[in-house]
Amino acid sequence: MFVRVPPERPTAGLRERKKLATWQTIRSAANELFDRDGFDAVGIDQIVAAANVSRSTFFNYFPTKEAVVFDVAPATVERWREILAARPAEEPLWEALQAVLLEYVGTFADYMVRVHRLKISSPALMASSRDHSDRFWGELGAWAARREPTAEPLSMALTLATVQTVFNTAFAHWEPDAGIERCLELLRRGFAQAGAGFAAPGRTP
Amino acid sequence: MFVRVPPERPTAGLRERKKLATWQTIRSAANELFDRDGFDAVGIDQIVAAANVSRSTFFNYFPTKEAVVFDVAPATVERWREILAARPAEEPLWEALQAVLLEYVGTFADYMVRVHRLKISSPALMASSRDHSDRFWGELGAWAARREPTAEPLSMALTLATVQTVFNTAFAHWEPDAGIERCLELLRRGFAQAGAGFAAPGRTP
DNA sequence: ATCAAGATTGGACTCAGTGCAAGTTTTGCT
DNA sequence: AGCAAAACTTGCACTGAGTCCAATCTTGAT
Repeated sequence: MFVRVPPERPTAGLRERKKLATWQTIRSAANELFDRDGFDAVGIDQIVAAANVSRSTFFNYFPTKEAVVFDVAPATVERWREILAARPAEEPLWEALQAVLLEYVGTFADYMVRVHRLKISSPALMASSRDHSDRFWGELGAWAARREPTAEPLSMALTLATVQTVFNTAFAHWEPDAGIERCLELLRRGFAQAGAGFAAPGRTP
Repeated sequence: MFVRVPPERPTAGLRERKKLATWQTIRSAANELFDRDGFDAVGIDQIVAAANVSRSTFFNYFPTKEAVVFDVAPATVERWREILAARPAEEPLWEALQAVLLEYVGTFADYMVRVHRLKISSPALMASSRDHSDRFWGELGAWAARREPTAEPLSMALTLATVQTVFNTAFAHWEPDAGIERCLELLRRGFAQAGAGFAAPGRTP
C-alpha cells in the first residue's frame, strides 16, 4: 500500500482521453474550414458549429482563433524533445541549432506547408505568427539555456532570435510548391550567412 | 500656362494644415492617456472624447489603436531620410546599417523610451510592434535595396531582418531607466556578434 | 455665390474575446 | 454501489475594436 502507480494506464483516464478527443475535433474541424475558405473568412461560430461544441468550449481549449492553427498535440512536443535530445553534448551550439532546425522542418514538413499556405492567405495570421507562434521556440530556448548555462543572456537571446530570423526569412522566400527540399536549401544558405557573419559578405578585407 | 508649381506654399493650404492639426490632436490626446493608464486600459472612446473628435474621425486617421503609437509625423520621416542619405556610398552595407541604427536610436531616444515603456505595459502592443512597427524598417529596406541593387534577395532580406533582430533583442534587454547610452551599448554588442558570425562564438577553431 | 471634392459625423453592424452562474460528467473515496 | 467534490460544458450577457454607409459640414476654385 505504498505509492501504487497506476498499473494499467493505456490512455490515462477517460477524462483526459475525452479532452484530447475534443481538442482534436475542434482542431480538425477548424483546419478543414481554414483550408477551404482561408483563415479570415472562417468565424468562431462556424468552427463550433462544425465541431458540435459550444463557443465557450472553444475558448476553453484555444485562447484565440490563431491558437487553433499553431497549437500542437502532446505527441508533437515529445517529438521535438527527441530531436533536441539527439544532439551530442559536445557539438557547438550553432551547429546543433542548425541541425535541429533542419530536422524539425524535415519532420514536420506537412505542418509547415499547411501553416505557410494559411499565412499567405491571411495578413492577420502572418502578423501573429511571430508571437505565440509554435511553442517550439520556447522549448528551443529552454534547451539552449540548459545546454549552455554560462552564456551571457544577451548573446544567447540574440543567437536564438537570429535562428528564428533565419527560419522566418527562409520561409518567407519559399514557395511551398517548390518542395520541402527547396526550403531546406534556403535554410542552409541562411545559416551559412548568419554563421559566417554579416560584416564580411564576400570575403574579409 | 505650363505646370505652374504652387508659388507660395508656406504651410501648404488650410486643408492640409487642419488635417495635420487633427492628427496631432488625436495623437497627443491618446498618448497622454496611454502614458497615464497604460495602452490596454485606454479605449477608443476615451481617446476621441479627449481629442474632441468622433470615433469615425479617429479611424480616418489611424487604422488601429496600435497605429496611434507607431505612426510618425512627416517631419520624422524627413529626419530618417537625412540619416540614411548621410552614409557615404562606399561604406560597406553592414557598417552603414549599424551606423544608421545607432544614430536613429540616439536621435529618437525620447520616442524609443516612450514606446518601450508602453510595450512593457501591454502584451498586445508588444506583439504588434514587430508588424506595422514603425514604417522605419520599410524605409530602411528600400534604402538598402537601392544601395546594393545586385545583392541577391534572400541574402539582403536576411541581413535586414537580422538588423531588426539585433535592434529588438537589444531593446528587449534594455531597461529605460539605465539611460539611452546603455541601449546603444547593447546595440553595439549585438552588432558585433552578428557581424562576426554565430558559428564562432569565442574564436575560430 | 456656387459647387464639387474632401472631411466629419452618427449609427448600425460584425466579430473576437471575457465573465459568470447554472448544469452535466468524471473521479476518488467510502 | 453511492456520493460529494472537481472538472468540463453550456448559454448568455457584455466589452471593445473595427467596418460600412449615408447624411452633413467645410474648404478651394471658378
